[in-house]
Amino acid sequence: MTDETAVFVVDDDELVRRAVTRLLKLDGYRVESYPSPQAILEAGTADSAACLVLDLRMPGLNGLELVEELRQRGVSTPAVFITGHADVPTSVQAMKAGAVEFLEKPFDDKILLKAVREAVERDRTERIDREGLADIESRAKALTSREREVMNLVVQGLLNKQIAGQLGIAEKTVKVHRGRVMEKMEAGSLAELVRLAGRLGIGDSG
Amino acid sequence: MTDETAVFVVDDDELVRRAVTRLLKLDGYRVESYPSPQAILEAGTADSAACLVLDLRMPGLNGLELVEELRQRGVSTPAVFITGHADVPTSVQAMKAGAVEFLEKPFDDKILLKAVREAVERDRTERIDREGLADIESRAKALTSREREVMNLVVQGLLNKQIAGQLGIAEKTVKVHRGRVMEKMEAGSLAELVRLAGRLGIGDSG
DNA sequence: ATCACAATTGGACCTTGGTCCCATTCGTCT
DNA sequence: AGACGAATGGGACCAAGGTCCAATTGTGAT
Repeated sequence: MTDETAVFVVDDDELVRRAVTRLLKLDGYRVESYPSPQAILEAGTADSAACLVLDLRMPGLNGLELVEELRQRGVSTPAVFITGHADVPTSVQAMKAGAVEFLEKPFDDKILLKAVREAVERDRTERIDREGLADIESRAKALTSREREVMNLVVQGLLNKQIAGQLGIAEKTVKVHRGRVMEKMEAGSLAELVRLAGRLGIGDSG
Repeated sequence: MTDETAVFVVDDDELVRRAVTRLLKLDGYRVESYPSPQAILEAGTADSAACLVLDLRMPGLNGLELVEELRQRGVSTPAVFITGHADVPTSVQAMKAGAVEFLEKPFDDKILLKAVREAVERDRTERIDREGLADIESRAKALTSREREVMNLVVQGLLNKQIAGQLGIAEKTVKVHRGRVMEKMEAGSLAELVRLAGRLGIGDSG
């Protein structure tokens, strides 16, 4: 399972990088290590990582800021922090920001591995989720504005007749739009369309 | 808004209890304070709280264990921890367990208030969510097993005809069950039924 | 044994949804 | 000008959903 899973390590301490790299490779991960936040940002491949292992205290950006910067760039990979000089407020802040684990050096190998496994699993789930959503969104993009309008009303449970009244058009026309919505959204049934729309945030209000 | 919102404070240090109580009352909360985990557990009113403010280190159960015990009893109120003797692993553990905030003594009044407000808001949201779900579940409880079966297939997008085939009964019978499902679930449309079922964890697999 | 409820179905009928073919009217893009 | 997508619908039809009245059968509870 952990076959080609990539873990990116960022730490300015070469000894730590080597130790962590070796440990993770033994567990079957593909590891890339960077000596600084700048290095990984320049590489620009962070979104291929399934997990980040970050030193908190680094020159330039600290680990938290690096995660924030990656988020800005659309990379939302789960992170595990390791640090030698931690205090409570910092650890709390990191956990609030969504860190999977926050470890103090020296850390127990087993605990790091467990944290990485959890982060990788979280990444896998989120990735599947995002891909599914992106897929649905790309289909929705193909809808004309009128079709979108009709879809919204359909998934709110209105009858074609009511939709027609609300839009000031003939019921016949609603049927045409509705048919195209089903086709473009690749929905095999109204139930499926409702779920698709739900993931787009449509219809679950009120 | 913070009118009759209840905050429960548990701390074995009377001075802290008094200070926190006074601070929160000034902000408009109804405050109940307890000198020990046992005291609040015996009172058995914890689920009326919108927020917990807990000392981490207390005789008997510590704050984390108290939260866990309350969870076991079905009380899932958001908690804010305050403590004088914190270490990083403990704070991380608390945050992982879902703590809203983890503060070290002496704490800044403004920060505590902010944390309490956030916890109260989280409680409000979760409460609304739970109530909505409980409502739906109570309706679903009124379904006969056959009706439940039919509902599952309906929200999966199957036609009455297909449902009939799968259950080995007449399409006519499916219609009857289906009608009763709509009635008992108080669904005004198929779209609504799909959403109700979705909240019950039905149909959104695959 | 009797009652209430669940499950089942028939028949009749009406409403909705969905699809085909075809046609018109606007804008936009080439 | 001509092509094209989008929006709009008429007519015809068929499939699917929904409802009313009525009836049978089985099962558990009183």
